[in-house]
Amino acid sequence: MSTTQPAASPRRRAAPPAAALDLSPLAGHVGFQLRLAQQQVFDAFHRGFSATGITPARYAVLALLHANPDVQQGHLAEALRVKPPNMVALLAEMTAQGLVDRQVDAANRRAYLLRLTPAGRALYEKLTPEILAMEQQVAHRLTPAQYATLIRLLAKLSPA
Amino acid sequence: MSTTQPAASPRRRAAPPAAALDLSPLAGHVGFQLRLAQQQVFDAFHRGFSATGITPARYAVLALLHANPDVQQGHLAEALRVKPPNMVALLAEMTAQGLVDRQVDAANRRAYLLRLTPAGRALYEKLTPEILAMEQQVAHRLTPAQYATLIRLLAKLSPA
DNA sequence: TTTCCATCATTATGGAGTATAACGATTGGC
DNA sequence: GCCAATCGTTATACTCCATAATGATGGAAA
Repeated sequence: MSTTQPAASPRRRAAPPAAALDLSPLAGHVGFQLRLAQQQVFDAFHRGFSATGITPARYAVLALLHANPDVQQGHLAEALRVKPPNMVALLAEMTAQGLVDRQVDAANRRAYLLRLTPAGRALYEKLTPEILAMEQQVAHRLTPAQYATLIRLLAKLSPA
Repeated sequence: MSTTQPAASPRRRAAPPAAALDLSPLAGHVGFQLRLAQQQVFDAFHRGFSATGITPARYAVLALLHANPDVQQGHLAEALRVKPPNMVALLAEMTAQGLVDRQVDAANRRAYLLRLTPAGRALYEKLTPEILAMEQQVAHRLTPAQYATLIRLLAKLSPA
């Protein structure tokens, strides 16, 4: 006995195994699993794209404006489940970045119609494959079929 | 001859159909679906339990302390993916509520060992079936088998 | 036409969750 | 005894999400 262990670095005790605690009471709660999963995706997003100045919320704006040009600001906010005051700040940043163009709706001068600038469209088309690849990296333990199932089941939790 | 319509409230035009916009570019992104799903569960939690002073994070503490009595504060924080400074605030509230008991670890007087008080244990046992019922209400569009599949796939997104 | 209310966006503000840096107290190897 | 690592704490800041109040515009009714 008494074999001297490798002692990777001197003057430091062995890292305690930390005796992983029992997580089973939370394992069956969808709320807890959702929080952990979203933290994973969110962290990966920021690790990969913070240099571009793009956040998940801003990418969602790019995606919806790409598919829905000339949409009203309030309708976009409703679709993304963002309150109007927060949409104001989001769009102020994106117009300052030159990604989004706002113009008064001639038929209703209270409203703004939104569309992507050419720079916004180019950024969306450049980012989309990278973001999809990042998400599949986070889900690397799922088969493509399992990934599709996950997306489909998650969609059933949100209102139609 | 021009039958007067019900006109639920006078002086108000019909609610505009709002022309739902195309969400398909985001439908395949797991990050977006996770955000919407978590918002659903989080909102339901607060609607149902805000009166009890219990938040999702506090319930998670109750659950882990119930299954892991006398765990170190730092180990609990690590298991819940909460940073130590935030765990301090969380436990300060719960000890003030009389739900958690903290005592110095005699074998390591820097550390605190945590356990539920009888009131904490009683609250955990009372809340658990109510919270599980609330989560299944949020997931009412999923069969039990689909719900189990969702939990299992979500768990695969988080590190083991 | 004038009046009144609804709509749309904005400003101001606050709460909750999460992050880092710095600090005091304690521990244990040298 | 010295010194670095550990454990918890304080101070602080940033992001996300929410409500209330305001200004501008639109539209229907008096």
